[in-house]
Amino acid sequence: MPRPSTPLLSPDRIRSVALAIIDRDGLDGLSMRRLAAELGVQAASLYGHVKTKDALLNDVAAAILATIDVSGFASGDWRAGLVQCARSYREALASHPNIVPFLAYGPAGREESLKRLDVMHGALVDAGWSRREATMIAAGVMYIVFGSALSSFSSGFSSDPAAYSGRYPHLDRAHLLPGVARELDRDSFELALAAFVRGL
Amino acid sequence: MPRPSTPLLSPDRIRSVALAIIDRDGLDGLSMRRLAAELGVQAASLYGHVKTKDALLNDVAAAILATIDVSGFASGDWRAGLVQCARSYREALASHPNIVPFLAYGPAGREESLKRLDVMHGALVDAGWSRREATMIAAGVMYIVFGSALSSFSSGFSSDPAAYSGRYPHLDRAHLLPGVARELDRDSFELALAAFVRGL
DNA sequence: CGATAAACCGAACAGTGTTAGGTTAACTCA
DNA sequence: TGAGTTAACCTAACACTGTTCGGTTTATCG
Repeated sequence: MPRPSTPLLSPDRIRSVALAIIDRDGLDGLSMRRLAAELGVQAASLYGHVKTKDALLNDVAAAILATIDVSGFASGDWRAGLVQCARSYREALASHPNIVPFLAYGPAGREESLKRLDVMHGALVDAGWSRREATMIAAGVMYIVFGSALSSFSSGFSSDPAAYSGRYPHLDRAHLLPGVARELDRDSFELALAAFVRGL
Repeated sequence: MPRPSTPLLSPDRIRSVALAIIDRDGLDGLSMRRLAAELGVQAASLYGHVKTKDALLNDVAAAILATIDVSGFASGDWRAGLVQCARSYREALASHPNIVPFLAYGPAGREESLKRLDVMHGALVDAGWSRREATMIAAGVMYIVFGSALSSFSSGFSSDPAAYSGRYPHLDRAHLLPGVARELDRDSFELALAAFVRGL
Protein backbone atom coordinates (compact mmCIF):
# COMPACT_ATOMS: atom_id res chain seq x y z
CA MET A 1 0.00 0.00 0.00
CA PRO A 2 1.47 3.37 -0.98
CA ARG A 3 0.37 6.69 0.39
CA PRO A 4 -3.35 6.44 1.27
CA SER A 5 -5.86 9.19 0.52
CA THR A 6 -6.50 9.83 4.18
CA PRO A 7 -3.60 9.03 6.52
CA LEU A 8 -4.04 5.94 8.65
CA LEU A 9 -1.70 7.12 11.36
CA SER A 10 -1.50 10.12 13.61
CA PRO A 11 0.43 10.64 16.83
CA ASP A 12 -2.84 10.75 18.72
CA ARG A 13 -4.15 7.52 17.28
CA ILE A 14 -0.84 5.77 17.85
CA ARG A 15 -0.73 6.92 21.46
CA SER A 16 -4.27 5.88 22.22
CA VAL A 17 -3.98 2.44 20.65
CA ALA A 18 -0.65 1.93 22.41
CA LEU A 19 -2.24 2.77 25.74
CA ALA A 20 -5.14 0.44 24.99
CA ILE A 21 -2.72 -2.41 24.31
CA ILE A 22 -0.81 -1.69 27.50
CA ASP A 23 -4.02 -1.59 29.52
CA ARG A 24 -5.17 -4.85 27.98
CA ASP A 25 -1.98 -6.88 27.61
CA GLY A 26 0.49 -5.24 29.94
CA LEU A 27 3.73 -3.45 29.24
CA ASP A 28 5.32 -6.51 27.67
CA GLY A 29 2.30 -6.95 25.44
CA LEU A 30 3.19 -3.83 23.52
CA SER A 31 5.56 -4.33 20.62
CA MET A 32 5.96 -2.09 17.62
CA ARG A 33 4.79 -4.86 15.32
CA ARG A 34 1.69 -5.60 17.34
CA LEU A 35 0.91 -1.94 17.68
CA ALA A 36 1.29 -1.54 13.92
CA ALA A 37 -0.93 -4.55 13.29
CA GLU A 38 -3.73 -3.10 15.38
CA LEU A 39 -3.38 0.13 13.47
CA GLY A 40 -3.63 -1.74 10.17
CA VAL A 41 -0.08 -0.92 9.20
CA GLN A 42 3.47 -2.28 9.07
CA ALA A 43 5.87 -1.65 11.93
CA ALA A 44 8.26 0.53 9.96
CA SER A 45 5.50 3.01 9.22
CA LEU A 46 5.29 3.97 12.87
CA TYR A 47 8.71 5.54 12.73
CA GLY A 48 7.44 8.30 10.52
CA HIS A 49 5.32 9.49 13.43
CA VAL A 50 7.23 8.39 16.49
CA LYS A 51 10.94 8.73 17.17
CA THR A 52 11.43 5.52 19.18
CA LYS A 53 9.39 3.17 21.30
CA ASP A 54 10.75 4.78 24.42
CA ALA A 55 9.65 8.20 23.21
CA LEU A 56 6.21 6.79 22.49
CA LEU A 57 5.96 5.40 26.01
CA ASN A 58 7.03 8.75 27.38
CA ASP A 59 4.33 10.45 25.36
CA VAL A 60 1.72 8.04 26.64
CA ALA A 61 2.99 8.61 30.17
CA ALA A 62 2.87 12.38 29.74
CA ALA A 63 -0.73 12.20 28.61
CA ILE A 64 -1.61 10.34 31.78
CA LEU A 65 0.35 12.65 34.04
CA ALA A 66 -1.32 15.62 32.38
CA THR A 67 -4.62 14.58 33.93
CA ILE A 68 -3.35 15.10 37.44
CA ASP A 69 -5.07 17.92 39.26
CA VAL A 70 -3.06 20.13 41.58
CA SER A 71 -5.64 22.87 41.91
CA GLY A 72 -6.26 21.87 45.51
CA PHE A 73 -3.40 24.05 46.67
CA ALA A 74 -5.31 27.17 45.74
CA SER A 75 -7.32 26.82 48.93
CA GLY A 76 -4.36 27.83 51.05
CA ASP A 77 -4.64 24.75 53.24
CA TRP A 78 -1.47 22.90 52.36
CA ARG A 79 -2.55 19.70 54.11
CA ALA A 80 -5.75 19.51 52.11
CA GLY A 81 -3.84 20.39 48.97
CA LEU A 82 -1.35 17.64 49.59
CA VAL A 83 -4.08 15.08 50.11
CA GLN A 84 -6.07 16.17 47.10
CA CYS A 85 -3.01 16.22 44.88
CA ALA A 86 -1.91 12.79 46.06
CA ARG A 87 -5.37 11.36 45.42
CA SER A 88 -5.48 12.75 41.93
CA TYR A 89 -2.00 11.45 41.22
CA ARG A 90 -2.83 8.01 42.45
CA GLU A 91 -6.08 7.91 40.56
CA ALA A 92 -4.30 8.73 37.34
CA LEU A 93 -1.83 5.91 37.90
CA ALA A 94 -4.40 3.42 39.16
CA SER A 95 -6.50 3.81 36.05
CA HIS A 96 -3.58 2.55 33.96
CA PRO A 97 -1.69 0.29 36.34
CA ASN A 98 0.29 -1.51 33.66
CA ILE A 99 2.26 1.55 32.70
CA VAL A 100 3.28 2.36 36.27
CA PRO A 101 6.44 0.22 36.18
CA PHE A 102 7.61 2.26 33.22
CA LEU A 103 6.79 5.48 35.04
CA ALA A 104 8.63 4.33 38.10
CA TYR A 105 11.59 3.07 36.11
CA GLY A 106 12.31 6.17 34.10
CA PRO A 107 13.85 9.40 35.30
CA ALA A 108 11.79 11.87 37.23
CA GLY A 109 12.53 14.54 34.70
CA ARG A 110 9.19 14.29 32.95
CA GLU A 111 7.82 17.63 31.99
CA GLU A 112 4.30 16.93 33.24
CA SER A 113 5.51 15.48 36.50
CA LEU A 114 7.89 18.34 37.16
CA LYS A 115 5.20 20.94 36.57
CA ARG A 116 3.11 19.36 39.28
CA LEU A 117 6.01 18.86 41.65
CA ASP A 118 6.84 22.52 41.21
CA VAL A 119 3.34 23.58 42.22
CA MET A 120 3.46 21.31 45.25
CA HIS A 121 6.88 22.57 46.25
CA GLY A 122 5.85 26.19 45.92
CA ALA A 123 2.75 25.74 48.02
CA LEU A 124 4.74 24.10 50.79
CA VAL A 125 7.30 26.89 50.83
CA ASP A 126 4.50 29.44 50.94
CA ALA A 127 3.15 27.59 53.95
CA GLY A 128 6.39 28.18 55.82
CA TRP A 129 8.43 25.06 55.17
CA SER A 130 12.03 25.44 54.14
CA ARG A 131 12.96 24.54 50.58
CA ARG A 132 14.66 21.41 51.75
CA GLU A 133 11.74 20.37 53.89
CA ALA A 134 9.37 21.05 51.02
CA THR A 135 11.42 18.82 48.77
CA MET A 136 11.40 16.01 51.29
CA ILE A 137 7.68 16.30 51.96
CA ALA A 138 6.92 16.22 48.25
CA ALA A 139 9.15 13.18 47.93
CA GLY A 140 7.26 11.51 50.76
CA VAL A 141 3.98 12.04 48.98
CA MET A 142 5.47 10.55 45.84
CA TYR A 143 6.69 7.55 47.79
CA ILE A 144 3.18 6.80 48.95
CA VAL A 145 1.61 7.48 45.57
CA PHE A 146 4.02 5.32 43.61
CA GLY A 147 4.28 2.67 46.24
CA SER A 148 0.54 2.21 46.28
CA ALA A 149 0.23 2.47 42.51
CA LEU A 150 2.69 -0.35 42.00
CA SER A 151 0.09 -2.33 43.91
CA SER A 152 2.40 -5.26 44.18
CA PHE A 153 1.29 -5.74 47.70
CA SER A 154 -2.28 -6.64 48.44
CA SER A 155 -3.46 -7.15 44.87
CA GLY A 156 -0.32 -8.97 43.90
CA PHE A 157 -1.12 -11.95 46.06
CA SER A 158 -2.16 -15.30 44.75
CA SER A 159 -5.85 -15.96 44.36
CA ASP A 160 -5.46 -19.30 46.09
CA PRO A 161 -5.84 -18.86 49.85
CA ALA A 162 -4.31 -22.27 50.45
CA ALA A 163 -1.05 -20.95 49.03
CA TYR A 164 -0.50 -18.99 52.22
CA SER A 165 -2.44 -20.92 54.79
CA GLY A 166 -0.19 -22.65 57.27
CA ARG A 167 3.08 -21.37 55.92
CA TYR A 168 2.48 -17.79 56.98
CA PRO A 169 0.40 -17.86 60.13
CA HIS A 170 -0.65 -14.23 59.96
CA LEU A 171 -1.32 -13.90 56.27
CA ASP A 172 -3.90 -16.57 55.67
CA ARG A 173 -7.00 -14.48 55.87
CA ALA A 174 -9.52 -13.36 53.33
CA HIS A 175 -8.48 -9.74 53.51
CA LEU A 176 -5.52 -10.57 51.31
CA LEU A 177 -7.54 -12.02 48.44
CA PRO A 178 -7.86 -10.24 45.11
CA GLY A 179 -11.59 -9.88 45.51
CA VAL A 180 -11.20 -7.25 48.20
CA ALA A 181 -7.72 -6.22 47.21
CA ARG A 182 -8.72 -3.19 45.20
CA GLU A 183 -10.66 -1.74 48.06
CA LEU A 184 -7.94 -2.67 50.51
CA ASP A 185 -5.35 -1.04 48.32
CA ARG A 186 -7.28 2.19 48.28
CA ASP A 187 -7.85 2.11 52.02
CA SER A 188 -4.17 1.39 52.62
CA PHE A 189 -3.28 4.37 50.49
CA GLU A 190 -5.69 6.60 52.37
CA LEU A 191 -4.41 5.39 55.71
CA ALA A 192 -0.79 5.91 54.73
CA LEU A 193 -1.50 9.33 53.33
CA ALA A 194 -3.54 10.43 56.35
CA ALA A 195 -0.93 9.15 58.80
CA PHE A 196 1.86 10.84 56.87
CA VAL A 197 0.14 14.21 56.65
CA ARG A 198 -0.94 14.07 60.26
CA GLY A 199 2.56 13.15 61.38
CA LEU A 200 4.25 16.08 59.66
CA MET B 1 34.95 -27.07 24.98
CA PRO B 2 33.42 -30.31 26.34
CA ARG B 3 32.93 -31.13 29.98
CA PRO B 4 35.74 -29.44 31.95
CA SER B 5 37.55 -31.17 34.80
CA THR B 6 36.22 -28.68 37.31
CA PRO B 7 32.83 -27.14 36.48
CA LEU B 8 32.90 -23.52 35.40
CA LEU B 9 29.35 -22.82 36.46
CA SER B 10 27.42 -23.05 39.69
CA PRO B 11 24.12 -21.44 40.67
CA ASP B 12 25.96 -19.30 43.18
CA ARG B 13 28.51 -18.04 40.70
CA ILE B 14 25.82 -17.35 38.10
CA ARG B 15 23.75 -15.42 40.62
CA SER B 16 26.62 -13.31 41.85
CA VAL B 17 27.89 -12.41 38.40
CA ALA B 18 24.35 -11.64 37.28
CA LEU B 19 23.92 -9.27 40.21
CA ALA B 20 27.27 -7.66 39.47
CA ILE B 21 26.19 -6.99 35.89
CA ILE B 22 22.88 -5.55 37.03
CA ASP B 23 24.63 -3.31 39.55
CA ARG B 24 27.08 -2.14 36.92
CA ASP B 25 25.00 -1.95 33.72
CA GLY B 26 21.41 -1.86 34.90
CA LEU B 27 18.60 -4.30 34.41
CA ASP B 28 18.69 -3.98 30.64
CA GLY B 29 22.42 -4.61 30.66
CA LEU B 30 21.89 -8.20 31.69
CA SER B 31 21.39 -10.63 28.84
CA MET B 32 21.99 -14.35 28.94
CA ARG B 33 24.72 -14.04 26.32
CA ARG B 34 26.54 -11.29 28.17
CA LEU B 35 26.19 -13.12 31.44
CA ALA B 36 27.56 -16.26 29.80
CA ALA B 37 30.43 -14.30 28.28
CA GLU B 38 31.48 -12.94 31.67
CA LEU B 39 31.36 -16.46 33.02
CA GLY B 40 33.58 -17.68 30.20
CA VAL B 41 30.87 -19.82 28.69
CA GLN B 42 28.24 -19.95 25.95
CA ALA B 43 24.70 -18.83 26.63
CA ALA B 44 23.13 -22.26 26.20
CA SER B 45 25.24 -23.64 29.02
CA LEU B 46 23.44 -21.48 31.56
CA TYR B 47 20.24 -23.41 31.05
CA GLY B 48 21.74 -26.45 32.69
CA HIS B 49 21.86 -24.51 35.94
CA VAL B 50 19.02 -22.03 35.65
CA LYS B 51 15.49 -22.65 34.48
CA THR B 52 14.84 -19.29 32.82
CA LYS B 53 16.10 -15.75 33.01
CA ASP B 54 13.08 -14.77 35.04
CA ALA B 55 13.79 -17.52 37.55
CA LEU B 56 17.38 -16.31 37.77
CA LEU B 57 16.23 -12.77 38.50
CA ASN B 58 13.89 -14.09 41.15
CA ASP B 59 16.76 -15.98 42.74
CA VAL B 60 18.90 -12.87 42.75
CA ALA B 61 16.02 -10.92 44.24
CA ALA B 62 15.44 -13.55 46.91
CA ALA B 63 19.09 -13.38 47.93
CA ILE B 64 18.74 -9.65 48.43
CA LEU B 65 15.45 -9.88 50.30
CA ALA B 66 16.97 -12.54 52.54
CA THR B 67 19.30 -9.93 54.05
CA ILE B 68 16.41 -7.95 55.48
CA ASP B 69 16.36 -7.91 59.24
CA VAL B 70 13.03 -8.02 61.06
CA SER B 71 14.44 -8.84 64.46
CA GLY B 72 13.50 -5.39 65.71
CA PHE B 73 10.01 -6.53 66.55
CA ALA B 74 11.34 -8.71 69.33
CA SER B 75 11.64 -5.62 71.51
CA GLY B 76 7.89 -5.37 71.88
CA ASP B 77 7.83 -1.75 70.74
CA TRP B 78 5.98 -2.00 67.46
CA ARG B 79 6.85 1.53 66.38
CA ALA B 80 10.54 0.92 66.80
CA GLY B 81 10.17 -2.44 65.10
CA LEU B 82 8.42 -0.88 62.15
CA VAL B 83 11.11 1.74 61.74
CA GLN B 84 13.94 -0.72 62.09
CA CYS B 85 12.37 -3.14 59.66
CA ALA B 86 11.69 -0.42 57.11
CA ARG B 87 15.27 0.82 57.37
CA SER B 88 16.66 -2.63 56.83
CA TYR B 89 14.34 -3.19 53.88
CA ARG B 90 15.28 0.07 52.26
CA GLU B 91 18.96 -0.50 52.84
CA ALA B 92 18.75 -3.85 51.09
CA LEU B 93 17.06 -2.28 48.10
CA ALA B 94 19.22 0.83 48.03
CA SER B 95 22.40 -1.20 47.83
CA HIS B 96 21.18 -2.70 44.55
CA PRO B 97 18.98 0.01 43.08
CA ASN B 98 18.98 -1.36 39.55
CA ILE B 99 17.06 -4.46 40.48
CA VAL B 100 14.31 -2.57 42.30
CA PRO B 101 12.15 -2.10 39.19
CA PHE B 102 12.11 -5.86 38.79
CA LEU B 103 11.21 -6.30 42.45
CA ALA B 104 8.45 -3.75 42.18
CA TYR B 105 7.16 -5.18 38.92
CA GLY B 106 6.79 -8.78 39.97
CA PRO B 107 4.13 -10.23 42.20
CA ALA B 108 4.39 -9.78 45.92
CA GLY B 109 4.34 -13.52 46.38
CA ARG B 110 8.04 -13.85 46.95
CA GLU B 111 8.89 -16.28 49.64
CA GLU B 112 11.43 -14.05 51.33
CA SER B 113 9.22 -11.01 51.20
CA LEU B 114 6.20 -12.86 52.54
CA LYS B 115 8.15 -14.25 55.46
CA ARG B 116 9.04 -10.75 56.54
CA LEU B 117 5.57 -9.36 55.93
CA ASP B 118 4.21 -12.12 58.08
CA VAL B 119 6.46 -11.20 60.98
CA MET B 120 5.48 -7.55 60.66
CA HIS B 121 1.81 -8.39 60.47
CA GLY B 122 1.97 -10.63 63.49
CA ALA B 123 3.73 -8.03 65.58
CA LEU B 124 1.13 -5.41 64.73
CA VAL B 125 -1.73 -7.73 65.64
CA ASP B 126 0.00 -8.53 68.91
CA ALA B 127 0.17 -4.80 69.58
CA GLY B 128 -3.60 -4.55 69.36
CA TRP B 129 -4.27 -3.62 65.76
CA SER B 130 -6.96 -5.49 63.88
CA ARG B 131 -5.87 -7.82 61.11
CA ARG B 132 -7.14 -5.43 58.52
CA GLU B 133 -5.38 -2.47 60.10
CA ALA B 134 -2.20 -4.48 60.40
CA THR B 135 -2.34 -5.28 56.70
CA MET B 136 -2.85 -1.65 55.80
CA ILE B 137 -0.07 -0.44 58.05
CA ALA B 138 2.33 -2.99 56.63
CA ALA B 139 1.30 -1.89 53.15
CA GLY B 140 1.99 1.71 54.10
CA VAL B 141 5.50 0.83 55.20
CA MET B 142 6.04 -0.96 51.92
CA TYR B 143 4.80 2.05 50.00
CA ILE B 144 7.42 4.24 51.62
CA VAL B 145 10.18 1.65 51.27
CA PHE B 146 9.56 0.92 47.61
CA GLY B 147 8.72 4.47 46.74
CA SER B 148 12.00 5.68 48.16
CA ALA B 149 13.98 2.77 46.74
CA LEU B 150 12.78 3.51 43.23
CA SER B 151 14.55 6.81 43.86
CA SER B 152 13.14 8.26 40.71
CA PHE B 153 12.61 11.47 42.53
CA SER B 154 15.56 13.39 43.85
CA SER B 155 18.33 11.30 42.30
CA GLY B 156 16.47 11.03 39.03
CA PHE B 157 16.89 14.67 38.27
CA SER B 158 19.21 16.06 35.69
CA SER B 159 22.67 17.14 36.75
CA ASP B 160 22.33 20.36 34.83
CA PRO B 161 20.81 23.06 37.04
CA ALA B 162 20.01 25.14 33.98
CA ALA B 163 17.61 22.44 32.88
CA TYR B 164 15.19 23.55 35.57
CA SER B 165 16.11 27.15 36.12
CA GLY B 166 13.43 29.48 34.92
CA ARG B 167 10.99 26.87 33.78
CA TYR B 168 10.20 25.60 37.26
CA PRO B 169 10.54 28.51 39.63
CA HIS B 170 10.66 26.40 42.77
CA LEU B 171 12.87 23.59 41.60
CA ASP B 172 15.95 25.46 40.49
CA ARG B 173 18.03 25.06 43.57
CA ALA B 174 21.11 23.04 44.28
CA HIS B 175 19.40 20.82 46.81
CA LEU B 176 17.93 18.88 43.90
CA LEU B 177 21.23 18.03 42.24
CA PRO B 178 22.58 14.48 42.18
CA GLY B 179 25.58 15.43 44.26
CA VAL B 180 23.46 15.64 47.38
CA ALA B 181 20.69 13.45 46.07
CA ARG B 182 21.71 10.31 47.93
CA GLU B 183 21.67 12.07 51.26
CA LEU B 184 18.46 13.87 50.42
CA ASP B 185 16.86 10.60 49.41
CA ARG B 186 17.74 9.05 52.72
CA ASP B 187 16.52 12.06 54.67
CA SER B 188 13.28 12.08 52.69
CA PHE B 189 12.79 8.44 53.52
CA GLU B 190 13.45 9.05 57.19
CA LEU B 191 11.07 11.98 57.25
CA ALA B 192 8.32 10.08 55.49
CA LEU B 193 8.77 7.08 57.74
CA ALA B 194 8.83 9.16 60.92
CA ALA B 195 5.78 11.16 59.89
CA PHE B 196 3.90 8.01 58.96
CA VAL B 197 4.66 6.19 62.19
CA ARG B 198 3.92 9.24 64.29
CA GLY B 199 0.65 9.81 62.49
CA LEU B 200 -0.68 6.31 63.09
C1' DC C 1 36.21 -51.86 31.27
C1' DG C 2 31.61 -50.27 29.94
C1' DA C 3 27.65 -47.47 30.70
C1' DT C 4 25.66 -43.33 32.28
C1' DA C 5 25.29 -38.82 33.29
C1' DA C 6 27.20 -34.15 33.57
C1' DA C 7 28.86 -30.04 31.41
C1' DC C 8 29.59 -27.59 27.82
C1' DC C 9 29.03 -26.09 22.64
C1' DG C 10 27.09 -24.74 17.81
C1' DA C 11 23.22 -23.78 15.39
C1' DA C 12 18.82 -22.59 15.08
C1' DC C 13 13.91 -20.46 16.01
C1' DA C 14 10.80 -16.92 16.82
C1' DG C 15 10.59 -12.62 18.47
C1' DT C 16 12.39 -7.65 19.50
C1' DG C 17 13.55 -2.38 18.13
C1' DT C 18 15.19 0.01 14.36
C1' DT C 19 17.01 1.57 9.70
C1' DA C 20 17.60 1.84 4.55
C1' DG C 21 15.74 2.17 0.31
C1' DG C 22 11.81 1.79 -2.69
C1' DT C 23 6.92 2.92 -4.42
C1' DT C 24 2.97 5.51 -5.01
C1' DA C 25 -0.29 8.93 -4.01
C1' DA C 26 -1.26 13.63 -2.62
C1' DC C 27 0.03 18.22 -2.56
C1' DT C 28 2.36 22.73 -4.44
C1' DC C 29 3.33 25.92 -7.83
C1' DA C 30 4.19 27.65 -12.41
C1' DT D 1 -2.87 21.37 -16.63
C1' DG D 2 1.67 19.31 -15.78
C1' DA D 3 6.13 18.80 -13.26
C1' DG D 4 8.43 18.31 -9.01
C1' DT D 5 8.42 17.57 -4.24
C1' DT D 6 7.00 15.54 -0.18
C1' DA D 7 4.33 12.50 2.76
C1' DA D 8 2.95 7.98 3.91
C1' DC D 9 3.29 3.69 3.46
C1' DC D 10 5.89 -0.75 2.13
C1' DT D 11 9.54 -4.82 1.97
C1' DA D 12 13.80 -6.43 3.55
C1' DA D 13 17.27 -6.51 6.48
C1' DC D 14 20.42 -5.95 10.79
C1' DA D 15 21.71 -6.88 15.28
C1' DC D 16 19.94 -8.26 19.16
C1' DT D 17 16.91 -11.08 22.67
C1' DG D 18 15.42 -15.70 25.42
C1' DT D 19 15.29 -20.39 24.65
C1' DT D 20 15.68 -25.26 22.73
C1' DC D 21 17.72 -29.18 20.22
C1' DG D 22 21.18 -32.33 19.30
C1' DG D 23 25.94 -33.34 19.56
C1' DT D 24 30.64 -34.04 21.86
C1' DT D 25 33.70 -34.91 25.34
C1' DT D 26 34.93 -36.00 29.84
C1' DA D 27 34.19 -37.45 34.66
C1' DT D 28 32.19 -40.74 37.48
C1' DC D 29 30.02 -45.03 39.02
C1' DG D 30 29.12 -50.13 38.94
